[in-house]
Amino acid sequence: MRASTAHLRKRILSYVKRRILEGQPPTIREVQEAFGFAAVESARQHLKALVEAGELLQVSGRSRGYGLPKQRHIKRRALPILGAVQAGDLTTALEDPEGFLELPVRNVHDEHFLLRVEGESMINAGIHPGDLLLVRRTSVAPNGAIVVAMIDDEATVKRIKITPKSIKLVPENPNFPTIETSNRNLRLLGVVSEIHRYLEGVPSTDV
Amino acid sequence: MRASTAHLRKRILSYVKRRILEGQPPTIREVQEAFGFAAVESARQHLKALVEAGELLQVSGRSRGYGLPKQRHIKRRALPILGAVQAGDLTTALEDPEGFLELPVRNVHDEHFLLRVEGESMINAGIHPGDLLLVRRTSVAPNGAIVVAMIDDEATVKRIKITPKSIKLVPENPNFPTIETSNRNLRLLGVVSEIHRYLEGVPSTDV
DNA sequence: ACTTGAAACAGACAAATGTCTGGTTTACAA
DNA sequence: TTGTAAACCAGACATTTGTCTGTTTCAAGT
Repeated sequence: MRASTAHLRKRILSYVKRRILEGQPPTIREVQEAFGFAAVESARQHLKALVEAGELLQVSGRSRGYGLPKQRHIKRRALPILGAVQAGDLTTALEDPEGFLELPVRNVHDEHFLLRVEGESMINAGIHPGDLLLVRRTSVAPNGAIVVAMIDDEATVKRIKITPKSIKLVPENPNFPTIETSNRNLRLLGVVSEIHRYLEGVPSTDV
Repeated sequence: MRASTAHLRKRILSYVKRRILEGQPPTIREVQEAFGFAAVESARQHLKALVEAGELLQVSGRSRGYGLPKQRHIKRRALPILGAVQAGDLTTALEDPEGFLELPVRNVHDEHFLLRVEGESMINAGIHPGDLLLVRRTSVAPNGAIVVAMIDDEATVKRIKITPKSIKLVPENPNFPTIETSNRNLRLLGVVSEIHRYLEGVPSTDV
């Protein structure tokens, strides 16, 4: 590589990054035009080199198929906001969210969603109606964790108590009943990772 | 428009939004396939309707030419985390934080900081020890707001009750006393805007 | 001077993609 | 029922876009 090439390639990387963050990755020809190349292949070679260097990701054959490589530990994610009452299963519910909220997610590997709390069954755990719960989707929950489970087509937030004999879903409110269930009746949606409450204005439908 | 169409269109909008936020707007045919249309034109009409409704932006003729209409003013900020016990005034405390956490801030104009809660004086308001409060710095608080005030070199979280005669700082825990103070003795640091609780691991010193 | 490898160029092709025209189905109401 | 408008479908076309092959230019080292 020539000495001056490194700088140009860096500028191209910046351009592509900016375009991706603006919401639309560039086409190869857009890169070509932006940098005044006379040939498409010139731009393509630079992009190819950036991909091989790990600076960019690419899906071959797809238009505007460039993306940012895997970030470190934290990444911004647009998370769907679900109401407690959602017909059908989780998959269809995730396709029809109340809105989206963009939050930094610390566990990039897992899938997350937001659940708006209804009811006061967990009020003694500091979970109030209207709170937004960041739920990490998983089918395994540690004993004592606060979990979200689907019971009778309704998402329920409870603390899970696992014993050799049974699984209990315990509310943090004496006015609510403990739900005891065998494994086959319980559909665990995930564990509550974060609790967010917005006192000044609702950040609903950020997006 | 048929009754069932509104719901489908909403799902399509969610899908497109998600794709855009993931870094790559979908092609019309990708929308077609995602929703099982037999014809490209069906998906295109839905997208066209969404653009005309102002839900999406489009650059005609450009591949993956869909974008989000308006981004609100949300910026990510690295916010200093303060402990409740901080020597000196707020300014010096802000210079020596426990750490930083990068969060999206919705009110860009004001200055914010994070306060880690100690004590249980606001437990009935769902504010627990260890919670992180996003505090918006201001010297004017609406009546009934949860505020952070400096009293005897200690940051205190209370609900503020303003009457013509006095200003009271009321805890949300009967075991704690109400603090009554004249204006001159009260140093208001800000009002609590958001409450965050992290159940799975501490996001300490993100930055 | 000669070689060499990277960079740039030129042109073409195939696939992806946006767009268009016309026809068919379907829900809803007069 | 019948009419109507929206939704859906079918197929085609033009442009965009990714990819490929081969050639030329140019800087750096031998």
